[in-house]
Amino acid sequence: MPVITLPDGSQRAFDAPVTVYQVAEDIGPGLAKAALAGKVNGTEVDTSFLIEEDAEIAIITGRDDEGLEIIRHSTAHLLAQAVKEVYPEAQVTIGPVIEDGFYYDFAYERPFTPDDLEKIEARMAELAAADHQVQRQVMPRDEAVEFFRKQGEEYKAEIIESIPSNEDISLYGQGDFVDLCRGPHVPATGKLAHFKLMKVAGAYWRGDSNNEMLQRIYGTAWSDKKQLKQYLHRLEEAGKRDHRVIGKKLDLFHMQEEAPGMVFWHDSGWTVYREVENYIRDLLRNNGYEEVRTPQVIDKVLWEKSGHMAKFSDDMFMTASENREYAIKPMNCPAHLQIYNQGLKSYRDLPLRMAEFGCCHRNELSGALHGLMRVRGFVQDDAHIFCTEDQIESEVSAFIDLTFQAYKDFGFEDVKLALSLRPEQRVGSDELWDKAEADLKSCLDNKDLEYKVQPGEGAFYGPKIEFTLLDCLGREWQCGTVQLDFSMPERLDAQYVSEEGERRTPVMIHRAILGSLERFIGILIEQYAGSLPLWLSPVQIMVMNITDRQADYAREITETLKNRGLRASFDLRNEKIGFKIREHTIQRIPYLLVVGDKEQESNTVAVRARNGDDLGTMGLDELTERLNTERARRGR
RNA sequence: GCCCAUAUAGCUCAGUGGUAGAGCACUUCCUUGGUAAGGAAGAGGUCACCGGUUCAAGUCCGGUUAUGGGCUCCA
Repeated sequence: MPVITLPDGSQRAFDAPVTVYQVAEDIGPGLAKAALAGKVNGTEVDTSFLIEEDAEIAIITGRDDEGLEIIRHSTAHLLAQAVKEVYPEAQVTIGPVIEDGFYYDFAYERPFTPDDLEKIEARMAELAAADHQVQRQVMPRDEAVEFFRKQGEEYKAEIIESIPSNEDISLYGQGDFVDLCRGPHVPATGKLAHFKLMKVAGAYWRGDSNNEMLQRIYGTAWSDKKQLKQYLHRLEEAGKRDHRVIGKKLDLFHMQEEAPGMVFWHDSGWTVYREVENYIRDLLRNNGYEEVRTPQVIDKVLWEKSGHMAKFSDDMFMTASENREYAIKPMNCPAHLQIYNQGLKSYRDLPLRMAEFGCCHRNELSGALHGLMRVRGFVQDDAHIFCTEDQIESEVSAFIDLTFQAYKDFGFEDVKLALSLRPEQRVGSDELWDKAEADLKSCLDNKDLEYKVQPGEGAFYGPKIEFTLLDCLGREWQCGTVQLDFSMPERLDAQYVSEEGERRTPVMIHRAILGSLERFIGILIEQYAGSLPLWLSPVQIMVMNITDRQADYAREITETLKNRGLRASFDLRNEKIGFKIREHTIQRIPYLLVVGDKEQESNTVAVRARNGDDLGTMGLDELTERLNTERARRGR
C-alpha cells in the first residue's frame, strides 16, 4: 500500500499500486492533463509507471526542464515515425536531444530535400493530432536485435548489439512505429504540438568520416506556442549580430573568391584590429614578455625536423623557388626555437617568454571555413615560454590570470574552460605526462575554476587548457590556450645550462590569449552586435553641422579632438540633421556631436550617444575628460 | 574533404524558357533644414565561371569556384 511523498513534503496514501498518471489525477485533473512523465525516487519514468512501494514522486510537466527534454526526445521519435511512414525504405539510427531541440539521423537512398522536410513535418502534425498512445515494452537484447533486423533496420540492430547481451532493452511504440529507447516519453503523441523542422544536413554514421553519410534532420520543439515563437525570433535576432553581416554593414572587412579564408581588412576593421593588438602588446610587455618577429616563408627542412611535415603536410601551403622548397609558416614555435637557440642559454635566463603576433597560414578543409572564425590566414597572439619543469605551474598559473584579465577588459564574462589530457599517440614518458597533467589541474583547482575534462583530446606533445568563447548562436570557439610541449625543444635542439653546469632541455609552453585575432574580433563583433566599446570603435566621434554656416567650426573641433588622441570625423554633407544622425547611429558611432549656431556662439557641442541619449551641451574639455574616462574603463 | 542549399546592380532581394526589375546606396539639381530617412532627375548588370539542351537560357542539365548550414578536421 504505497505512501507517496510529493516535492512539497505532503503525503498521499493509496490502498493499491498506482501509476504516476493516477497520482497526478489524484492531485488534480489539470495536472493529470499536463503530466508528461514522473520522477520516482529521483529516476525519470513514464506516466504509466506503476508505483508499488512508498516513494518520493514528482510530476514532470512542460514547465520543467526535464519535461522540455522529454518533449524534444519524443518529438525526435515522432519525426522518425513520420519519416518511416512517408519513406518506408529509410532506416532509423539515432535521435538525441540537443540545445533547443533535437535531431534524428536516417539512412536513405538519396538526401532529403527541403520539400521532403515539409512533407515530413506535415505528417508529424497528423500523427500528433491522432494522439497515438506511446507504449513501453521490455525485450531481451538478442530478441531486440532480431526484431529490428527482421524489419531491415540494420543500424538499429548494430546499436543494440553493442549493448551487453545480458541486459534487457526497452522499446517504445507509437502507432506502427517502434524504436529502441531508454525513455521516458510523453504518454501520447498529442502532447507534441509546438515543433518545427529546421534543416537537413549530412552526418557520418557514428561520427566517423570513413563511414557512410547519413541524412540528419534538425528540429526544434517547445512546450507551448509562445516559446516556439520566441525561439524563432531569437534566431532571427542572432542573425543580425552575425559578424559577417555587421562586417559588411560597418565596412570592417571583406573576403573574396580569389583568397578563400583570407581577410581583406578595411580601414575601420583594421583600426579595431590595431587596438586589439596594441592592448595585448602592452599587456605582455608589462608581464615579462619579449616580442619578436620571424619569417613567413621557411625552408621545408625545418618543418621536417620539427615533425610538422610528417603530420600536417596536407594542411600546409608550400612554395618553391630556385629549386628550394619552402613552407608558408603554419605556426610560430619552430621559428621561436631558432631565436632561442641563438647563443647558449643559462637556467638564469629562464623562464624566457617570447611573444609574436605571428601571421600563420593553414590550408584548412574548405568546408571548415567560417567567416572570421575559421580562416586560412590569421595572426596569433602567440608566445612560447621556455622554462624548467619546476616553473611550469607558476607560469601556467600566471597565464591563466592574465587571460582572465584580458577577457574581462574586452567584456567577456562567459568563458568555458577545458582540460585536455593525453591522447593515445603521444611523445614523452608517462611520468612526465602525470606531472604535466597534475600541474595544469592544480592550476585550475587552486583558482576554483570550473572546467570540462577531455580525456584523449590533448596534443601529441603535451596536455592543454582551452579557453572557449561563444558566438551569437551559442557556438563555441576556442580562443585562449595553454599547452605544454615535451617534444619540440628536444627535436629542435634547445638547451640550457643548469645550476650544476649540465646541459638540459627546457620545457616549452605554447600559449595564446586571444588565439587568432581574426576569430577574436569576430566574436567581439557578435558580442557587442557591432556597438563596440569606445576604445575599440573605429570612429569614436562624428561631428555634424546643421547648416553650412557651421562648417568651419565643425572642422575645427574635429581637428582639436583628433589632436587629443580621439578618433573623430566630420559630416558636412548638405543633409538634414535627422538624416545624418540616423546614418551614423546605424554605423554604431559612439558619440555624435551636433553643432548649430547656438553651439558655435557658445563654443560648445551638443552630445548624443548612439543609444539615443541626449547628453546635453558641453565644452570640448568636459567632453574629452568624459571620453578619456570611458576609454580607460575598456569593456569593464 | 563529405552532404544539402545558395550565387541577378555597390547592398538587400524579386524575377517558373521569349526585350533584366524594386528598395536603399551612388551622381546631378532644388532645398540650409535642430536630434533616426526633404524633393526631383539620372546613371548603373557578360544574371559567379565553363560547357550542354533548345529556334530561344538569368530560368533546364552537367561541371568548376565561392559562400551559407551541418558532418569530419582544427598542430
